[in-house]
Amino acid sequence: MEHSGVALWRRIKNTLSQEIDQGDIKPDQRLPSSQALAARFGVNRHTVLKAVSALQEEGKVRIERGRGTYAVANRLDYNIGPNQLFEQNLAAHNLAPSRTVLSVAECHAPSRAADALKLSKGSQVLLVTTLGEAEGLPVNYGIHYIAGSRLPGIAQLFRSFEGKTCQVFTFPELFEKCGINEYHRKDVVIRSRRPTNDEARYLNIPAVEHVLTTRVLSVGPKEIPLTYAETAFAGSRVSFRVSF
Amino acid sequence: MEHSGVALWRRIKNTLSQEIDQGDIKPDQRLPSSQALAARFGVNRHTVLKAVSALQEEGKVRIERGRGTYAVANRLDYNIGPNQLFEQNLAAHNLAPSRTVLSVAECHAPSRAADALKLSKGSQVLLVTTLGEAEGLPVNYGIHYIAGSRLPGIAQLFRSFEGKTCQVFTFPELFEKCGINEYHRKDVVIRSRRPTNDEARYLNIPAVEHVLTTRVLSVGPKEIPLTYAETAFAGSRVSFRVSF
DNA sequence: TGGAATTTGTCCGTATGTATG
DNA sequence: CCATACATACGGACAAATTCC
Repeated sequence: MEHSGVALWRRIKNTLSQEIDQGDIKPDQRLPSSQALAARFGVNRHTVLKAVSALQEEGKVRIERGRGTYAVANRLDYNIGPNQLFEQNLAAHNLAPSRTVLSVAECHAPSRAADALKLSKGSQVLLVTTLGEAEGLPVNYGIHYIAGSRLPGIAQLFRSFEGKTCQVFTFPELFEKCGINEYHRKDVVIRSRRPTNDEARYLNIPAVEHVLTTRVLSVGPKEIPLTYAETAFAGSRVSFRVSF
Repeated sequence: MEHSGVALWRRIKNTLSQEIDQGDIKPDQRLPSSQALAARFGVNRHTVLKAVSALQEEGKVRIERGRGTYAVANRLDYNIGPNQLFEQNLAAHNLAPSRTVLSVAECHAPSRAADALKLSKGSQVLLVTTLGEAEGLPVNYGIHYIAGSRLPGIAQLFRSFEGKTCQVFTFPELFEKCGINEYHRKDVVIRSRRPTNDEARYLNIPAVEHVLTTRVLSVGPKEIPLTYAETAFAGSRVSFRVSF
């Protein structure tokens, strides 16, 4: 190998780095396998591994054993605040938001939902599932338990959206039509876990990827609980931010 | 099998549920395989799968395809607030906290750390790695970039803790000795990703498990940035809470 | 359920160039 | 000139994780 003053694996690293920056390899796109790269650069596979490993140190790629290495996408930085809405967060990134109501139904509230909403055990609540998207890419899948008894007529409103894709609506907007002119988050709990089958399907992520979940209790006037939602976000596509 | 008025799979579910509650199967411990359970109860494997599946719905176990099912541990509910400290969160759960300084060193700040701390690119900062534990179980592994130039004498203080296990100290305490009497979180970003090798080793988690990471910028008087920390939490052992 | 194919990670060893003393 | 240490690069084999059929 020719003498050039800079180590071979460093040159390979720089080449790949440029290709990512220039968009030859797009965010979330898979890089060629180490074997393919070794063939392309005419070097041993170890040399490629070293270059790619260094790229991961810099945060430019994400290596997944058995799957491949991927150019890292810019995460959607999702602000957590009492009045931050899904749509506001997307608009801040110049992304077109859309929200689809997947289903509307009545059900008995699970105990944790009933507790959060301060309803007696097994009360009837409205169950709404939604899919949030940014530029067509699925971002979150939410199950909302809504205290219908405190929001007269809300079921009808949600049913009018059911199944229609790409509708833009916000919860406060809908609730205003039920006479609720205040609505904000009270409590947010964030966890990480493997996706359920539904979540993996709707979010279009492999089962081995993880989801970030939020459990959000939102309240209306006089701190009356109105909705309790469990929402799953594709773990590799978002980050949550809390500012003080 | 005798007729008893309650479905077979429900009885199996209850039996397993009790064994988890009673501690026969400890948190994060693997349950016997479905085959083994089927043999034990003298039923078809499908019956066991139905029972275990129902347990997962209740959140008592976590099923991992191809690996096994595990009893879920109670997560450490970690409050995110401007003045919430690691030790306070643990004390709230009656858990004995401890924090070990793994290493202390000087280094050039990575760009994201320099940006956050408002230092010029490549400035020298103090780099401290810590391991937080609750009742001996590792909970978080943190890398702290500290603006040493704004905290005279801080390096010496951290070095006095280096390597000694089970020391209890808090950052505000140390900083007070450097003349800083105010210290709070300014900005927290939460993400999910696979662990690095270091993280997997220190947190004692399998590489397929995920970590929740926080990037925290903390400031002192007049909002002067003092520390920027990247901390990894075992994803299955914690949850974050934000209250409004 | 199981096995083949793909892909990354790690271990063995070998060789070369460079800097140090 | 020699000994040593270290980073670089190559080759082969196998382990581990994932995907697909």
